[in-house]
Amino acid sequence: MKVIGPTAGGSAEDITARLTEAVHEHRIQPGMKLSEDEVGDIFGVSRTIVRQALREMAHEGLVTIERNRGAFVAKPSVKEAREVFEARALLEPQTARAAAERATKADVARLEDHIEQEHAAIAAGEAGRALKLSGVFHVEIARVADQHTIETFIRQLISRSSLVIALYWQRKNALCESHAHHALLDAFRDNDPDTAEDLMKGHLVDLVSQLNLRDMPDDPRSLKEALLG
Amino acid sequence: MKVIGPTAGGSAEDITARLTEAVHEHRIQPGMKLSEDEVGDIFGVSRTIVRQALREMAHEGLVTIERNRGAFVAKPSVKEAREVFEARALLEPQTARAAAERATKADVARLEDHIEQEHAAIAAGEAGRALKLSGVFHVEIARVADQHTIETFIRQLISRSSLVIALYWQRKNALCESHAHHALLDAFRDNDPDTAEDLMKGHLVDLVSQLNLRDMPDDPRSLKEALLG
DNA sequence: CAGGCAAGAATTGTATACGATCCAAGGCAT
DNA sequence: ATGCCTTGGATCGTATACAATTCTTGCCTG
Repeated sequence: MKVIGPTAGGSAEDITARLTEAVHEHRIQPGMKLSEDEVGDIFGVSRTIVRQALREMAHEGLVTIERNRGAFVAKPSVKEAREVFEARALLEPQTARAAAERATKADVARLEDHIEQEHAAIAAGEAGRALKLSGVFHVEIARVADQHTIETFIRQLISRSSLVIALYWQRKNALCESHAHHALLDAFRDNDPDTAEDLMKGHLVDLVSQLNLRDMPDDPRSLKEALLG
Repeated sequence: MKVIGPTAGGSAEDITARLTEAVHEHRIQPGMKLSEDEVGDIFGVSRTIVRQALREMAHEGLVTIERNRGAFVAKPSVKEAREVFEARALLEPQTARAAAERATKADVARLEDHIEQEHAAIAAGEAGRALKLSGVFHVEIARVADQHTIETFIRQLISRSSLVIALYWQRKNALCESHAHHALLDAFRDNDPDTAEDLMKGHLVDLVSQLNLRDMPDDPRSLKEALLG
């Protein structure tokens, strides 16, 4: 095995994590091809490992594998996008409620720190990193709620939300700084389940309202536009 | 590749499907080892394929992979069991509601046929098959609701419920014949969302109430009991 | 010059070989 | 006799080799 890659070594889970993080941070975009050889060379691992990672990501809906054609970063359709947020609407408010019931001071401190990092990223202009942290915040809530199964689902939905945002977000300029996370944090600190549930419900509605889910961005159109526009 | 296996050939997805079905029908039990060579020989495929299938099942929570030790059918803890049904409680009632809103005659007919098969299996004494069909019924509801993302989650939860039932079901003798599915079907036929939602909620409560989630069946304990009891 | 076709390159799918790890049985010392 | 160590077998983890498929590109024909 070559060790000359920029960052050598790693198990399939490592590769999955690093690719997933890249998707979360919008460093690799929907539709991009993930060649096995290329990814393998970059991370200094063999195709065996890469294939495991890609299959796992396919199972999470982050990657689409076409037989004999390869793996591509998934491009959720409008329907899929809606479904993702409908699923989140079913899971997350109740989870926030449970989290508010159980949140300890340590939990609140951890979430506080998280929001801190999020702000720092925004201040530093690292939009991708901020977006990723913003997503992880939702996963952390499920952790506070001590619901591992649901946490897994939410993690998956957050990942796919990242793709949806990459495709359908309306004004990329607008800093996604709603203080919704702050408000949620307060509800957790006060152990106020009702408020937490309501806030989360509203937060999700806000998110969806900032998406443009009317028409889907086709590839040929973007190519034409890129050459003619 | 040898073609002498009892049933030769098949992709990773095929193997996953067949192993999953075996779990659903309680033909293979929690804790059982799934040796790569053995499974490969049985289905007439190479270890490469089997490993793909096992990893996929691990990702769904049906199988636990211990490094350098192999794959075992998962044995959900009491906490996991609770979490599975809590997740179902979040997802399924709303999904049943949506299904009741959208159900067409064709949908109803399909579900009717399904229940028919379920009854036939019970009548034939094929408890495992009946149990599997009973689970698939819930997945079908998500399909009627046209919620593919949620359907995936429910499919996963149903699978794990199968393991939970194998471990924690109280009276194995009692035929699991509640006419809950019949009642649900009626609600779908009448396009009655409120009733469908309530019925599903109640159905899930009933299911949980038939589980014994107080103490977990440890291996050593059951061994002691087996020798001393 | 356009369109179809064919050969070659590149990429993926699968099987197998090899190394590493774990488990069990047997031998030796205490 | 018991406990520890060693040795052998079996199983898993990874890399690589080969086969199958797809895509590209250049050529030929109309």
